[in-house]
This record gives sequence, C-alpha cells and structure tokens, in this order.
Amino acid sequence: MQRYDLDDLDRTIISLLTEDGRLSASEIASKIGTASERTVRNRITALLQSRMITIGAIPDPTAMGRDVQADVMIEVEPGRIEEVAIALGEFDEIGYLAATSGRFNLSGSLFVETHAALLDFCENTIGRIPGVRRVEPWVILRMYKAFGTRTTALNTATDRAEGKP
Amino acid sequence: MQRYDLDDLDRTIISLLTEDGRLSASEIASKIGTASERTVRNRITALLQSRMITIGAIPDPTAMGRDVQADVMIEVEPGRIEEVAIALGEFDEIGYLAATSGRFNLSGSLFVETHAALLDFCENTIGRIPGVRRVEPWVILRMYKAFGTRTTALNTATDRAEGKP
DNA sequence: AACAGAAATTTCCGAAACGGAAATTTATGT
DNA sequence: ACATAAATTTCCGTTTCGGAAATTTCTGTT
Repeated sequence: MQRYDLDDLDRTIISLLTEDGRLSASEIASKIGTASERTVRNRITALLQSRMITIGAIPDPTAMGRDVQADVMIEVEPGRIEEVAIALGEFDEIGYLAATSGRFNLSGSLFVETHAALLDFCENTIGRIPGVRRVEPWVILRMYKAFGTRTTALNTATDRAEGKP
Repeated sequence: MQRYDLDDLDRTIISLLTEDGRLSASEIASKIGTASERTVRNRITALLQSRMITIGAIPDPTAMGRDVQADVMIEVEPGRIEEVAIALGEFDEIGYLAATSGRFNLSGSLFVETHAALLDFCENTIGRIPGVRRVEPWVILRMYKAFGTRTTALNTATDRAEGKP
C-alpha cells in the first residue's frame, strides 16, 4: 500500500476529516456513497501512514483562557536564526513559527492570557534570546480563518455582507 | 455536564489527543492509569461540545504538492478590512487569516504549488481585491512549529544543537 | 459536622467500528 | 493477451462507542 498522488476519493475523505477528525469510516463512506466502508478505512490508514494528513486535537486558545493572540515578527542577527528558533520552540505560548524571507527573519504566532503577558513575553522572553535584534508584535484583532477553516467571525461577516440573517 | 475550567486530566487528554486525534478512550485511559475509560470518553465529549478543542485532519501542504508557503501581509484602505477578508476567505490557498494591529491590517498564510503561483496570487488575486493597497509576501524558508506542534525540522535542529545523533 | 442536591464517575449492555487475513477485482507493463 | 502487482472487498473476532441507570464525589447551607 504505497500511495503518491491523491485522487478525488482521497481529497473528499480529507475534506470531511478536516471538519471532524473523529468521523468513522462508515459515516464517511455513506456520505460519499460510492466507496465501501473498508476502502475508506484503508485510505485513511494510508493517508496517515504517508503523513499526507495528521489527525489531532486543536485547542481553541480563547476557550483555554489565552485571550490575547498576536503575530510576532522577529529580526535576528545573521547566522543565528536556527538558534533562536530552537529557543522559541520550547514555549507552548508559540503556536506557529517559521523562518521567512523579507524584512524579518522569523514569523511566529503567540497565544497569551493578557496584554501584560504579551508585553512581558516579547520584552523579557523573546527580547532576551541571544541573537534577537528586534521584536514586533502585531496584536490579532479578529481571526477569520485558522487551520484552513473559516471561523464563525468570517461566516457571520459573510452572511451579513450577503444580507442573510 | 457543564465544564468551565480545565483540570489536569483534561490537559493530559488534550495533550495526548494533540499528538494523535484518533486515540481511543481506552488507550488514553490506560496511558494515564488513574482515570476510567468511560470518564475519559465523557471528558472528550465535553471538551468537543464546549469547543475547547476541535479534532480534525491537518493536511501537510508539502505532501499535497503545495511546496511554496508564504506569510502575506496586506495593507487595506480604512474601513474595508472586513470586505477584503470576506473576499480572501473564499480561497483555500489561504490557510490562516486575521486582522491585526500594526503596520499592516491583514495577516495571512498562503499555500501554493510554485513561486509563479505565489506571484500570480499576490498580484492578480489579492492585489485586485478592491480596498487592497499593498501586498507583501514573505516566503517561508523553514517551518519550525505549526498547529502548536513542533515540526521534524525543529526536532532535528534541536537534536543537532544538543549533539545528539 | 451533617445533610440535601447537583455534578461527576462508574457500571452495564447492545450496536457499531475496527484490525487482520484471505479472496476477489482492477490496474499495469511486457 | 497474459502475468504480476496493487487495490478493493468480504469475512470475522475483538474492541470501542453511545445511552441509561446506579453509585460516588463535590458543593453549599444550616
């Protein structure tokens, strides 16, 4: 069972699992109509084993009391990006971290409880990591899409724009 | 069954489900040792219903042929942020989108197949949305953490830094 | 400290889902 | 057209799940 490129069945399964990762194979099969329950189960196993998808719990930062979210842009001294990334990776306040081209070197996503905690984390945690030159937090005012999924904020905004209730 | 703040059991369950969202309740219970299988199942149901967590499939962009990832910063004319967000939300190339404070107004994450597609999307799709003033893509060179989970890139970097094999 | 009421946990059970292996069908290359 | 490999399907014992009732634990009040 070695699978390289996805077909429509795979893509349908993925899109269903994206919305609910705990769907049973038979539920998926019956929604699709054409594929048997066992085939769907085989496909899911293959998708997971080949790491095409990962099924996991995504904690809602707001529900968990992390009310303040921010994108953080970091400028790092040349040659020290990985070093800084390793240090930052330790913190579970950081949900996302990547090295980027452009005017900053690292782009991250930060989840903290309060604005005070945000300031503290940027000043005293990130700011003190050797190699960090500049830290620029951009507070997130409204989340429209995350993990490839539209948020309720985006859905209500769209409905409003279309004149729906 | 109404649950407001998480206890250690919840947090342990969440952290296990973060790694593998398809773990069965009994597997989780046996890993923990103290909680019964039914209690774990109750907690998971409560966590899902209260939207503390969402369990879903997270597609690996690279595995799916979306080899180019970029953060996109967008400057929007005053008063048109939501309008632009609604337009952008339609594209499934956009995995993340948020309104931010700072020198840009929208911060997004983009997954496309090639650099040509990136340029095209920024120039001809985002750039032509009414209200958009400036588009600045930052190409992601290496991903260290996503969805709150460390990537293999970060793990190998950490191992190397610690002198491990 | 004792008690009442509510919430959480546990027990129990039938239905559904899962994993492994063999059989069948479909796809691929010569 | 044929041989081989890959994918799908069938079959079946075991595990997991969902619902309801019973029990325990927690909470606030007197």
